[in-house]
Amino acid sequence: MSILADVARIAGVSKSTASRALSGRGYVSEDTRRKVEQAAAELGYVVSTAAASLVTGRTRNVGVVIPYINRWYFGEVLEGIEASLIQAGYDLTLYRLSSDAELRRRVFDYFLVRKRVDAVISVAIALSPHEVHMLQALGKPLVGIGGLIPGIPSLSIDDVETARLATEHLISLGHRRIMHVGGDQHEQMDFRVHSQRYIGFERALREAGITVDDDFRDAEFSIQGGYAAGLAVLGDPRTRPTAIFAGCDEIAIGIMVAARQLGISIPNELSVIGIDGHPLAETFGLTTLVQHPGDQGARAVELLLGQIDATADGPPKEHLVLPTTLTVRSSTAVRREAPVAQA
Amino acid sequence: MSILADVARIAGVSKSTASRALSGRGYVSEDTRRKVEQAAAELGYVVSTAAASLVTGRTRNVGVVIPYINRWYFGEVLEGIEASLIQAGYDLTLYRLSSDAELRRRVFDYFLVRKRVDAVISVAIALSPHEVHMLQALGKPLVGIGGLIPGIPSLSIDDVETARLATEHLISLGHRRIMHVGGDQHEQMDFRVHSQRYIGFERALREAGITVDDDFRDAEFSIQGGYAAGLAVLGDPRTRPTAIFAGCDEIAIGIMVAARQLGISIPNELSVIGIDGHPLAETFGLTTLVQHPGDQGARAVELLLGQIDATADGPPKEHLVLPTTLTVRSSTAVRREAPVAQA
DNA sequence: GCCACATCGGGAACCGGTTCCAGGAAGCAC
DNA sequence: GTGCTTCCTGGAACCGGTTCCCGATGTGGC
Repeated sequence: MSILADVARIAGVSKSTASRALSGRGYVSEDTRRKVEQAAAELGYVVSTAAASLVTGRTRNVGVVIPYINRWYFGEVLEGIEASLIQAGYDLTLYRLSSDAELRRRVFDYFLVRKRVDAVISVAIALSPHEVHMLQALGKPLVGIGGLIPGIPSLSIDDVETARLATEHLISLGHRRIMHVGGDQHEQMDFRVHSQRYIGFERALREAGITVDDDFRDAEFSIQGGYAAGLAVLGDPRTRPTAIFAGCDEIAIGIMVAARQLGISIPNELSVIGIDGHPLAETFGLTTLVQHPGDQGARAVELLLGQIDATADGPPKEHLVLPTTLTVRSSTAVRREAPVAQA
Repeated sequence: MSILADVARIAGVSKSTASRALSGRGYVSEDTRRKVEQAAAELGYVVSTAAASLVTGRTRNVGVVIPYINRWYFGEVLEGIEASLIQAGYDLTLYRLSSDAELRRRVFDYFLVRKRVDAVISVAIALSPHEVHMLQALGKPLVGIGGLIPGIPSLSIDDVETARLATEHLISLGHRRIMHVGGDQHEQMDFRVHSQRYIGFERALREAGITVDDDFRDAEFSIQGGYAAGLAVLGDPRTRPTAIFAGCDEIAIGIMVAARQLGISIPNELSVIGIDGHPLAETFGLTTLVQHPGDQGARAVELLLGQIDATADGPPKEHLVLPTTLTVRSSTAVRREAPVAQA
C-alpha cells in the first residue's frame, strides 16, 4: 500500500505537485507529470478515496433507492444506472426499500445522511417531503425515475397517456367490454403508477362513451399475478371481457397463459395489451406499449451528474417525459361479434 | 453539518471522550455517555465515514460483483445479500460485470482496489488467480457464491449432483430418450455451472446404461431462450425426446410454452424438469429441484462478516454445499409407450 | 495507611490526501 | 532595464474523526 508521499519521493517532487499531476488540476509541466505518473504506476499507487473525500467533500458515489430488484422494469433501470455510473467513474451504492417503514427510516437517517453518497437516484419511490428536504438540506442532488416528486427533476413515461393509448387501441378494434388488470391503486411504494394507469384507462373509456362496471381487477405485477387474476376474471363466460388492458407485460403474459389454459383463444376470443416491452412480449406475441427502462436509468445519471457538476443550484428542476411506442403483435385483433358472451 | 468537535463542546467533554462515547469503545462513564449522546442527537450529528475510515482503514462497505441483475437467480441472491448487509450496518456497492474484459479490468484495478470496500462477494463469476491474489494481497476477504474458487470460501449447490438427481427422476419414470437443454458450456462468465450440470446429466445416463446421441441443446438462460430451443428440439416428431432436463426453470418454462404451442401435451407426451424453484414453476406446474438463492446471499454475508471480524487469517477456507430438494409437480410423469416417436 | 488496579478523561499525533499561498523562473511588451 | 503576466513548484494548513499515552481519581485488600 503505497501512499502519495511515496510516489512524490520516488518522482522527486513534493506531495502537492504529485497530487496535481495525478488529479490533473492546477499547473504541472508535462515533464514532471510523466515522472509522477510513472512513479505511481511503478508503485501500483491508487488514491485513498477516504482521504480524498474527507477534504473535498465528494465521494464519487451515488446512492440508489429502489423497491424491487427482481422485477423486469426495476432490474433494467438498475442495469442502466450502473453502466452509466461506472462509465463516469462513479460507484453505485444500492438500497432496496421494502415496505418496512423502519428500514426506510434507517436508510434515510443513517445511510444516506452519512457523507457516503454525493447524490441519490430514487426509482419509483414516492419520497415524502421530509425525505426530499433532508437530502436537499445536505446539498445532495436528487433525481427521480418513474414518477414525479414535486421540486426535483425526474423522468418517466406519461403513465396516464400511455394507458389511454393502450385502451384506445383496444377500443379502435371494436372492443367495448374492456377490463383493466393492474396494480393496487392504494399501494404507496410504487409512485402512484398504478392509479395513473387506471386514470388513463378510464379516460379512454369515457372519451369513447363506454361505461363498464366491474372494469378493474388488481394483480401483483408479475406473471404469476397476471395468471391468478386471469383465471379469476376469465372463468365465467357470461362476464368475460373481450379485451384486457394489463398494467404491465408480465401481468399480460400471465393472463395469456391463463386464457390458454382455459381454452380461450387469443386474439379470437380475447385481446390483451400490456405496457413495457418486456423481452417475453415478443415470444408471446403480445401487443404492448414499449418503454426503455435501461435508457431511463442512463438518462437519470446524466441529469444527476449535470447537477453535481453544476456550481450549485443552477439547472432547471425539469420533469422529462419519455415516449412510448405501440408495438402491435398477435394478441390483439378486431372484436368478433358476440364471441361467447350473452348474459 | 455538525462535527464531533461541536458535539464535544456542547457536551462539555473532549473530542476523544465524545468519540469513545459514541463508538462504545473504551471507558466512558454512563453519565457522560448520556450527555454526549444527547448533544449528538440535538445537533443531528452523524459521523463522517470518510474521516473514520481514513484512520481505521475500514469502510463498512462490501463490493458485490455479479454478471446479471435481471435474471431470477441473480436478483434473488442480490436481494439476500443486500438485506443482510443493511442489517449488519454495511453498505453494498454494486458492480455488474458483463463479458466486457476492459470493464472487468477497470472494476478490479480501479474500483475494488481503492480503499472503498472492506470485502468482496463474487456471484457466479469465475475469478482468475490473479484477481483473487490481488484482493487477498489487499487483505480483503472474499466469498464466492455459485461455484468454487480455489482457496477462498464459497457456497453453492452441488450442480453435478443436482443435475444427476433431476435426470434420475426422469429415468425413474421410464424415460430413455432424454435431452438436456442448458447453457453453453464454454461460456466463461458463469462459473462453469453449465458444464457441471451437463456432467451430472451424463452421469445419470451412464449409471442407467443409457446412450443417447444428440442429447444436448444450448439455450440462453431465460424463458425466451427455452422457448426458442423448445421449438427447435420438439419440431420433428421422429427425433423428439420424451423428457427434457432443463438447465434452469426459466428454460424449462420456455420449453413448456413451446410444447403447448406445438400441440405437444405435457406430461403425456413430454416430461420437463428444471432447477431453481422459480416462482413461476408453481404457476406452470413445473417439477424442479428447488434452491434458495436469497438464503445463499444471506449465508455469504455471514461468512464474510465472520472473516472481517476474525483477527486476520483465522477461519477455514471452507466450501459450503447447500442442499436442493425435489418438488414434483405435473410436468413430469411416467413415460407412455411409444408416444409418437418411431423412426 | 499504602499499594495495586480499574475506571475515566484530555492532549496530541496521525490517517492520506487537497488546496491555499507564496515565491521563483520565464516570456513578453514597453 | 522594468513591470507585468503566466507557468510551475514546495510548504503548510486542513478535512474529521480514532487512538495511544498519560495523568487523575476512586476503590478495595492487606
